[in-house]
Amino acid sequence: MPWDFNSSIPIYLQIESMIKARIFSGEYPPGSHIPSVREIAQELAVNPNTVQKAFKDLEDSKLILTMRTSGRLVTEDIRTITQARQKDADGSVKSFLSEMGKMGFSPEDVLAALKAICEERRESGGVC
Amino acid sequence: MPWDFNSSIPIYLQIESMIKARIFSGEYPPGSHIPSVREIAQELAVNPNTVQKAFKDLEDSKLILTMRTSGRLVTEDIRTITQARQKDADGSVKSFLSEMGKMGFSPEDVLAALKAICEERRESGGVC
DNA sequence: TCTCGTGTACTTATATACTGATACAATCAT
DNA sequence: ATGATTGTATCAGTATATAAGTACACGAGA
Repeated sequence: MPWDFNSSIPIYLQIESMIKARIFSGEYPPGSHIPSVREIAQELAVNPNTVQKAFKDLEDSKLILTMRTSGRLVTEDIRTITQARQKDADGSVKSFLSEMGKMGFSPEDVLAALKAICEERRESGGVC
Repeated sequence: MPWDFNSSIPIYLQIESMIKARIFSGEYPPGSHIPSVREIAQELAVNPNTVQKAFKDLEDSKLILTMRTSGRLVTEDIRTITQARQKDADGSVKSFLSEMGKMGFSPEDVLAALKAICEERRESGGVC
């Protein structure tokens, strides 16, 4: 599968995002096998170590399990997945609100702006 | 004035944020003088070049004017300030929505979550 | 047992971001 | 004029992040 490599962002971070998105979306279901580092490395024309680095955080957050010699599995604990997703979301929201606050936008401003954008996108058929 | 230096973020970016916040907040009013690079550099115990780098983007966006030998001024054009602030806000909103989208959150989810957080913070007396 | 595929550790190369030291240029005010 | 103050340009050093090359360790399965 092709992947939009943004040269301004480290490859390993983009891979991490890709894997995480696939887990959250269910493309890699709980308990399923994840392709080996070498497989992914070849698919993306990248060094295995770079792929491995992408897995580091995912392991720390228990999203995936490493079986030393038989590859990696997505955790079977759905709660772990849900919580990780929620934690990421909370982080995004928090830093977003912080940024907006620094620019002097009130909570109401932010809410209103978001509503407007969502309306606008909905009209043009977007997902917001 | 003390400044919270976060060692994980380049100093010049933090200075840029500081200046911008002061402009947006009116602490540096339109048309007013901005302290010289050397003044700021001494105040923060930093090299003048580092301060100058902080001004680069602000100049590009016309927020400040450079008078080659008599220092820098905040633009008198309030519209420029307003628009810059709006542009920053739009950027934050856009990337925020993009991130949330990657995690599979619908527009409604985002709005609901924000509302909840705002309510919560308001109850505890925060600014959201 | 032996081979193959798995993750991992170690090392190195490279780029580039960050910061600073120093010297230069321009102009305002005295 | 002339000196002080402004921004700027150039160069260098340093640290860090990124990515890859290579070799090792372990265990499942034929």
